[in-house]
Amino acid sequence: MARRRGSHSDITGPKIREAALRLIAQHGCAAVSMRKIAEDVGLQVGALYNYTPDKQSLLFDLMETHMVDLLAELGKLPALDGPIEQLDQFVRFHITYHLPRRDEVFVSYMELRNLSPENFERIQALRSQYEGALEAILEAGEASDDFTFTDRHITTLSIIAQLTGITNWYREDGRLTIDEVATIYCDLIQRSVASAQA
Amino acid sequence: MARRRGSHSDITGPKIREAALRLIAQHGCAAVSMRKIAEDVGLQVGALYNYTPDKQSLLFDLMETHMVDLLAELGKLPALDGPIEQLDQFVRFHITYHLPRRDEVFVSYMELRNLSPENFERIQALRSQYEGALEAILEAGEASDDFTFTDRHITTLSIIAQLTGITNWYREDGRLTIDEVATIYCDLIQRSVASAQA
DNA sequence: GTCTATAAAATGATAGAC
DNA sequence: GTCTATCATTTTATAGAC
Repeated sequence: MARRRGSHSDITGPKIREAALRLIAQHGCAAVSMRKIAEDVGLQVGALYNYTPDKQSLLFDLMETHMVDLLAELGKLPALDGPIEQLDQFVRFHITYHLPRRDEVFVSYMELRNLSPENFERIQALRSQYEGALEAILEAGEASDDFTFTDRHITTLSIIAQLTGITNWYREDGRLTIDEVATIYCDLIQRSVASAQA
Repeated sequence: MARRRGSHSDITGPKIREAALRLIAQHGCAAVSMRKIAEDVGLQVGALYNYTPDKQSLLFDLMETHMVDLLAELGKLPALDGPIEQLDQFVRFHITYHLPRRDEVFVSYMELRNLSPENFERIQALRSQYEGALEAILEAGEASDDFTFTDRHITTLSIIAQLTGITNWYREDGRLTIDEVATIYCDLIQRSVASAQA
């Protein structure tokens, strides 16, 4: 087997993170050894420790990157006027961003319990930021009488769970495109919060 | 340390399953060793193998028991006439059954990937049965013009995800009782499927 | 039914050669 | 930056005494 020597840190780093993400999403963090990750990349175990101080940091890096990227993309959305349009935009954004990133979603939701307390808090803070964006839309809609609900915060969490659950069943080769799924959920969610029509 | 000797299989069995359920829910299956489970119960490792042939069977047993119990309880619900009442009943049942069983829910949703293919199929079959119960209600509501939606099956999965997500944030000592949560979700979900009023 | 002891393999992480 | 080699633990599971 040919061995590559020399400096590869700019390409090896991402390859390690990709492999770790895929393997951890598939089997769970504790079930994936550093050896398996190294083998998947084509390295020996020891080499991994040039890229991460330990396994915990690698896991945290994956989750933090996902949340930071998510928030960055959310921030790039054009500002819309009405809460109804904003809600549609958020729902479509959530679905189109998450569905092609199933591994990231799996890891970010299932491996929270394997984070150290400090790392857990940092991820939770990012997650709260994201939830806050949706909650602000619901609040605006409440103020404008477009939306009505019993409890704004719970409605926020309910919608996020509803949307994130899609990653558990959606298949790229299934009968629906991502856009079609988004349309279905826009309808479901708009109806669940819409004020009664006069 | 005092040692108990003799036959305890009728009490030790459940204790092992309880400990395994709690520890696996907390840390994930691969992160919990048979030693930790034994220690939690107050046994030595070897003794566990009187109750389960291996770790995989123990995990499967926990998940299968949860699903079978869930379906049994669902089957005990009184038959109601209208789809609207049936939907309320299902939503309330799901919430009141699942919220006091967070560990079972966690394990049943997060450890699917650690099951062998055959065991996975058996759990999926039970889960489909449960989803089918909700889908039948939605179908009845469609037929009676009480409900309207773009896609019945996706609406089913969406509602289940929405409901199951509650276990991720609900706290017994929080500001809402289980009944209050159920009422909020009945409202959200009924509105999301209700046909437009004449 | 539980214990002790052990086998055989795998694990996270480090040291030092190249 | 990667390799080889190694350490100290821990792992699942089994065997046999009591």
